[in-house]
Amino acid sequence: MTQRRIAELAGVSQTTVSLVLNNRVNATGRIAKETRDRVMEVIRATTYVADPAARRLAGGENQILGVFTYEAAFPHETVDFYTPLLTGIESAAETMGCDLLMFTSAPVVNGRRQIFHQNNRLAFADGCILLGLEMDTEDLRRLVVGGYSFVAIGRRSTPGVPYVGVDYVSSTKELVRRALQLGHRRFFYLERDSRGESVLDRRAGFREGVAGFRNAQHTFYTVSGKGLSEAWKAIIAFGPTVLFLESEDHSAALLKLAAEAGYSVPGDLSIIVLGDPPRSGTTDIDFTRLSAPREDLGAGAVKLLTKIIASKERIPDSELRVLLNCRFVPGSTLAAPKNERAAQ
Amino acid sequence: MTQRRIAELAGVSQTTVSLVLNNRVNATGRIAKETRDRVMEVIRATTYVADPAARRLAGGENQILGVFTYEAAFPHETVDFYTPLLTGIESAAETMGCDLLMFTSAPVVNGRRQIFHQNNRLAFADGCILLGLEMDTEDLRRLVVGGYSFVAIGRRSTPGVPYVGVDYVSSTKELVRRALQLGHRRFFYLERDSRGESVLDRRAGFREGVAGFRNAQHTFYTVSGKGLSEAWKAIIAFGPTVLFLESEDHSAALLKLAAEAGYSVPGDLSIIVLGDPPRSGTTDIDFTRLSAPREDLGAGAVKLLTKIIASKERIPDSELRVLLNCRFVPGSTLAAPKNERAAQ
DNA sequence: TACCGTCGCTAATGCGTATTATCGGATGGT
DNA sequence: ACCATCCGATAATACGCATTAGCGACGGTA
Repeated sequence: MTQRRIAELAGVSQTTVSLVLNNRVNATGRIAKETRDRVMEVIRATTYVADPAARRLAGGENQILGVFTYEAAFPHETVDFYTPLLTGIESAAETMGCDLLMFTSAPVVNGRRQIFHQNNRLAFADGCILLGLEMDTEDLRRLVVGGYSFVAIGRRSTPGVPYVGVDYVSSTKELVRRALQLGHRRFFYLERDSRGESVLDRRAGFREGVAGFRNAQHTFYTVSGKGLSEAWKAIIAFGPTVLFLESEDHSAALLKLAAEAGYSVPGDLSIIVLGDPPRSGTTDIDFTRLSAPREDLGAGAVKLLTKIIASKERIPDSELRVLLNCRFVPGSTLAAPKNERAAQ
Repeated sequence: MTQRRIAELAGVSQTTVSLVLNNRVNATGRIAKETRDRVMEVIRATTYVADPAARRLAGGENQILGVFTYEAAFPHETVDFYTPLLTGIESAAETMGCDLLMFTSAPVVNGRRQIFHQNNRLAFADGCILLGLEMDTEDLRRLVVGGYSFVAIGRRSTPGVPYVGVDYVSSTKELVRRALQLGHRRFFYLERDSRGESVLDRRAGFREGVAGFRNAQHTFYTVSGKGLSEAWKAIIAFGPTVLFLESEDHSAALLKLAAEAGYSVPGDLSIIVLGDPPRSGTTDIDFTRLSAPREDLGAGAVKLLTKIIASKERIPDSELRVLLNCRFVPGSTLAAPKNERAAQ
């Protein structure tokens, strides 16, 4: 069933059918209400739907948003990271009347999917949302110079990349301030083995937080591989009153190590997690932590992307770079350090 | 960047570029290796990718599989149902080199998405996978008569509908046999308020299981709305030794009701759940239950769909209707009834 | 030399839609 | 009576690709 067939049935030209379908009422291409109704009636009767491929080829938008994830989106290991984002994306896409094209066909190299490959279907979508803890800078650059409409989730320092991210700098800084106010003076910051923007932001916020407090000591330690017991040794050696964990993955294991070593939390040691626990509700301990508004991130990315697609003129950089506030979860693993409590 | 541009750069015709790209080596359309290499070199240098819309319009497949869910796929309430299915679908799609088009734009009527609507993008995909506990028979029929390639997940009794489902009949029957062997003679079957194929199959299996055992009593009871306490009264009145729950949603609540009434499980009452618990690992009780192989279902649907798309001649009905075996989880809520234990 | 088959490639065409240019007729003003 | 507008609709075209028919060159055979 094509427009031509509809046209035959209604006794008009294919052009007229197209004009009716798209509600074109310009000076060029005016259709009498009578004719319009007749065509619409035929369309209803035949349940005709325009071929999206042809529509796309002829230059129209097609209300399809691409979604690219650097890893598989649904498996259990990553479900807690991707699912809330996808929930937000799906919800917003539904509101905007968009379908979602998930680029699952991307070949996997070194455990990561490759955006650009033979027969990639990027051009099918009006634009694309990129998800992943870390992204390939080269990919981003190529998308930018290609003039492709896209939005990254998470802050990206690559020039010209539109994104919706989380303001980890302010949030982390604020957490450090709280710890300082409670009396903490020895800070241990445990880094995950990554140099993605989101962790760099946490580190920057941490530095800003402790800056200027001469009597506060702090140290950084990077977890490489799975040597968490090594990390614990370093922690004991430093003797902090509060522990900042960059990776939520370390939280449960470290809590166990602390318990084995006879440390109570937060009695002997406060723990602050700069991210969400792997499965909310699974761990028994309610960590004091930051919680990224993931559904809002996903929905925000869709809104930004559709704005980019719709607007023909350039959008000012300030609007292309969105930072959302992080939620703070009070939890139960942050308290005043022991000497402070004794003093009280 | 189009094939025409590539052709200019390589000093050949657009036809040649197309032939090279698609590796056509028929009698008509033979390209010298030398020419082929030259074209390939230009393609590599320009990172050209064929426009999928044009390719589709020209009659080719485009390696895109549609995914339709009757409800939003990602929200928390349904995540445990859809996510494993999507995991399987994604994994299989990745293997087959297919992208997934999620039809999120479908308008929602009465809480359910409508497949057919103005500007639906069904035709974009080579075929489509349908997900949902219950499906609209009219939709299915329309897809069948339209000659559209699709696969439903879950058994469907509508004629001509290809599906990958679960053999709930055999599995449920087998569970009844186990209960009988343990000595159970009074069966209470709690129905959810649904007449979908999958619950009908469970009921059929249950009936088959108890059939022929004259000394075994059983009764059915349908939970309407949220009257679970009413259901519990009915259960007490009947005095069963074993309870079959059609809906996993009732399991935790019923366990609580039983505890409040002083019944121990499985001491005074065995409970068998004919489905997966809402969140594996969340509930403390490990129910004796059936577990649908959801990832296999998803992957199986993708495989069947790609087979349907690829094959030009009709596929025999037997291959279009696939039933997978259900996993049995022993759990800890099924034991011999009290009188039997006393006798032992 | 005439004929035929094969090789290597290209011109032409169609897919279904959106858009532009154009066209015949009606209407109105001078 | 004539020109200018406006109205309602259509023919023609482009989008980028895949496919079919066919063309010129070349070599072998009769």
